[in-house]
Amino acid sequence: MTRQRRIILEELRKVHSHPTADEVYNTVRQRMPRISLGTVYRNLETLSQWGLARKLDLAGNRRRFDGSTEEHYHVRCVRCGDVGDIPVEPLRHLEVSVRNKTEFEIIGHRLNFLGLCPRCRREKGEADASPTNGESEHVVDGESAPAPTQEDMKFVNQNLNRCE
Amino acid sequence: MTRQRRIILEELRKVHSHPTADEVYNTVRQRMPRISLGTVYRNLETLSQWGLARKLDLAGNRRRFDGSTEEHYHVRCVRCGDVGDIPVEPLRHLEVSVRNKTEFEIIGHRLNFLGLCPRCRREKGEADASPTNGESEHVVDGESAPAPTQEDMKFVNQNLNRCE
DNA sequence: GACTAATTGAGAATCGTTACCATTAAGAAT
DNA sequence: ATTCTTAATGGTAACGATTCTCAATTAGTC
Repeated sequence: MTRQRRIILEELRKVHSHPTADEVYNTVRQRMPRISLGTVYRNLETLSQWGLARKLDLAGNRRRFDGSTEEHYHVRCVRCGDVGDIPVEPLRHLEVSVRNKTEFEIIGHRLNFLGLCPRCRREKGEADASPTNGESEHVVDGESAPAPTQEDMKFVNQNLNRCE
Repeated sequence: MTRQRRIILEELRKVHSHPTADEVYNTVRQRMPRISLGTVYRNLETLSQWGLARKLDLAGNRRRFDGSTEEHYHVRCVRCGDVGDIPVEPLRHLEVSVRNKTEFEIIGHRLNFLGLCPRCRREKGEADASPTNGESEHVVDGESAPAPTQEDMKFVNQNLNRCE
């Protein structure tokens, strides 16, 4: 456990933003100006393997890390790429229910949500001055699938991997 | 709809391997030797936005595409990176059940499984001549969480993003 | 057939991530 | 504390996937 490894872990645990290697690098650099980006990559990798951090496998070009090792899910903003936590117990039964649907041996799952972060939701709302959307929110928050419209999905597709 | 776009879509629909842009390129090139890789990327993107194909957002360095537009889930082999289908109806209720856990507006979800493809399962089995694994398969395939061991997760972490 | 906007091919550019290697630092043994 | 052995570091080059650029071509329209 080197000085740089300890500091990387400390800084990663301080934030809740699911930073990229580059973001960690910039944070750590304030305390250790001579640290190299390669070292940050290597240690984030190592710490993940040791179970002291988590490598998120979301889509997108940049890998993100999580200082919290408790299992939980994530939402990713399709517009800006920001990642938020979804503190829900892992749904292990999903894996069981799927065993007989594939030749693969199932050893885990990753459930990621797509969404709009608060900021992008606001900004999108401003842009949508279009009154074409007749059906406003009288869907009660408890049942009935939200069923992303085709419109939604086009929006999602346009923004996925384009953000950041 | 150009000739190259049509052919890319045709070839993508022929296979069930969830190819990368590069793989599509090589296939298409047999019919159109002068097509450029850039064109393939552009059209896979465009076709995805039009809903005629699907961009998979699995983790990993290489983006993959799916010619099937029916919604379903995927398994990814943590050892070799191969992707298989999990023909299960989309579990939209997951999105509802999670709405009040985050500030984000949920507009979709992606459920990906981690696993071992048949081939890698065999090969791993051969490598594991270690008798340290006392608890063999008396877990009936119906209930009780498979609960990936820490061993499993280390294996997963070691292989994720390293495959292919 | 002529026109306009979109698409192509080719290759250069970009960007995240890894690899390399000579130097330095951790931690164990003395 | 000093020596020793092995792993980790910094700096930088290399890599691979994807995107960009732009002149030339093509689709679809008038």
